[in-house]
Amino acid sequence: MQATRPTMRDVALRAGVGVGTVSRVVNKNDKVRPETRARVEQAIAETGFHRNELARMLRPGQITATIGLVIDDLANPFSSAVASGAGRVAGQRDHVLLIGSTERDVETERDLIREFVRRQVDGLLIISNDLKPVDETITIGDLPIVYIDRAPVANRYDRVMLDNHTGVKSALNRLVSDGHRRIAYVGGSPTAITGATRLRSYRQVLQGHGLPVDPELVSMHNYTADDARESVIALLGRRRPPTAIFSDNNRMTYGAIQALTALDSRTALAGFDDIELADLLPFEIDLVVYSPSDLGAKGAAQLFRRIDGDTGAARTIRVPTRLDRRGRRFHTGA
Amino acid sequence: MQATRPTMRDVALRAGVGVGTVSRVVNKNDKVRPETRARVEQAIAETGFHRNELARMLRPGQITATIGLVIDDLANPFSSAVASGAGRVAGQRDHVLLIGSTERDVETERDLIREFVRRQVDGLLIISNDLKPVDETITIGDLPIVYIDRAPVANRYDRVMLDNHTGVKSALNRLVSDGHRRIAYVGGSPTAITGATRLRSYRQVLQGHGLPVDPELVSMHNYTADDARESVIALLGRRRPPTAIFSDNNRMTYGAIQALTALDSRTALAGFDDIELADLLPFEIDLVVYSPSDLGAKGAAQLFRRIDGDTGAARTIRVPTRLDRRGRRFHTGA
DNA sequence: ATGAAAGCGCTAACAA
DNA sequence: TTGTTAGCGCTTTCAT
Repeated sequence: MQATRPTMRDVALRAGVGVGTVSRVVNKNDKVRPETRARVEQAIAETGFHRNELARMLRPGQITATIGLVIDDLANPFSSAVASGAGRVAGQRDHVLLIGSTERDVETERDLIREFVRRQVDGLLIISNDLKPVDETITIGDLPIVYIDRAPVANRYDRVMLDNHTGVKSALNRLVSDGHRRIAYVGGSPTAITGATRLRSYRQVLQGHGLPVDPELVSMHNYTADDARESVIALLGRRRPPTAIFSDNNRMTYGAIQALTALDSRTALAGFDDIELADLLPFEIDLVVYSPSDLGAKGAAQLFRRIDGDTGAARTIRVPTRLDRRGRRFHTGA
Repeated sequence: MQATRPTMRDVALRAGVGVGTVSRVVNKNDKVRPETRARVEQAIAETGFHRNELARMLRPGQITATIGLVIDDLANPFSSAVASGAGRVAGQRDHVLLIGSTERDVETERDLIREFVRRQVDGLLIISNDLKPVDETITIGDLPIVYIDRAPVANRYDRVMLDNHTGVKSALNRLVSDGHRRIAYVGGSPTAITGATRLRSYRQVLQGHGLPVDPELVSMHNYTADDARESVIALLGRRRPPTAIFSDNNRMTYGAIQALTALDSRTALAGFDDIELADLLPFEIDLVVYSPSDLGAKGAAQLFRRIDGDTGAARTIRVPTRLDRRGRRFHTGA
């Protein structure tokens, strides 16, 4: 269906030179007589020649200038922000991004990684849902890999992680110092790496303050904002309701906001992740915010360090979080 | 820096067969004696062989199973939703997405397209900012291309477009039927294809209702939510302020919301694009909503039709919009 | 400065 | 059923 495109041979024939000369012209660097170069360039223009990168990449020692990015789902703003940061850094290095979505399925993730390896990517950036490190299931060789946001417990690769613990701690500290003693936790899957980490921090921080961890106040398995809304409504209906809520991520926070608004409740709220329009809320809210695109950018930067030959020990790079009080900004007159 | 990976030759040597047999095993389809196949598969496992896709793709008549996607910026939720839809469809066809961001720069866009052509993509999906059709600046041959969301005025390619006119019309009709006669327009760049289209519709619809188009009520060149906020504040400060505002896109809508909230104004608001948390607003708002991922999905679907050999006339595929009244949902008791 | 030719890893045609 | 081989388009010696 695709008419065969002109090759260097076609250009060479037309310009009356050898293919080697065409290659030299295309690659700018070499010494070619200006007059010859002009003839070749004209032939290129006339034929509409584009070098076949696949053929170039096939030659030994050539890079593909391609980074593979494995993410959950492009529709997820977190993932797409990571992709954006990674893409920016890759672009600066004249690399292109091959992106695949796993939909959180481990087999899909492995298939995607295999596919990218087969396509000879120069490096791999992975937001993984696999409990096993990639080199346990796939022969990776010495292909540089950087895990982003989460990573299997023991593995030999670099990782760029959010400072989850500090984030959870800062939010809970704020709630505690505001006088709260009964702080609920609203989360999703307890086996998801990030969720498990944050839940652990929640328990740890409460205990650090000498507060009991009441299982009644921990609501897990909320997978949508609607789930979270119902769970929060249920929590607030208890005999001894919480006076504050910590939500594990932005979906949970949305649900909690809906519940609080619907019930006209004054329960305090803090949550992980930023949310749009938070400033327009009629009550205050503490958010653990950070730059998701930094995760991608720092991941890509570290990947290029490896690609450039850095063989040092695996690094863990932290992306900081910040506690931000939001809401009521435009309600000061009310 | 990358140790050389095992090739089919290595596998063949180890299994004591010819490379042709290894190729047959890897490509499943052919007739290979089960015993031979087993030997080869073991050799593959032992060597950790991954077929080099670049070499495969180089053979004549082979596809690369790659779709190039050219977008503004992955950080933009609209773009990433388009990418998500396109990626889903591409995945169903076992194709992978090569994604590049133009940052709205025409030269970057052209460079990216050239790069994707060089990489032998099977098709190209473009959210373009170029006023010229791609085949006027780049030799494309018969590579299938589908424009998404916007397209140069005259070109020979398929396009998937939002029904902008109907969207603007539905919102303005609603405002007019609510009794509004002075409806302001808050927009961005008047030369951006989408913005120009919507502004034209605005004028057209007002005139259709026999309403004057007051230039005083048209505020262009707002590029951020902050710009829009200030512009709306200025608009409302006029001697004869508008009684309603139409905002060209989500950033403008955010700014307008901020302005309205800050001024505690009851000016009506309608806008293009959905926004998160709209239901939590203390006032009603009419939004022109649609599925951005549908743009990507339908674009990819049409692209595959072309890849599959459809040579019919260029099609314009419309993605519908819907007017949605939002806000106050959780304020019913107030 | 330039042409000729080898070879990258693979698939497919041909031979056996 | 299986091995051998030509050749995809390119880069890169090696001659000239």
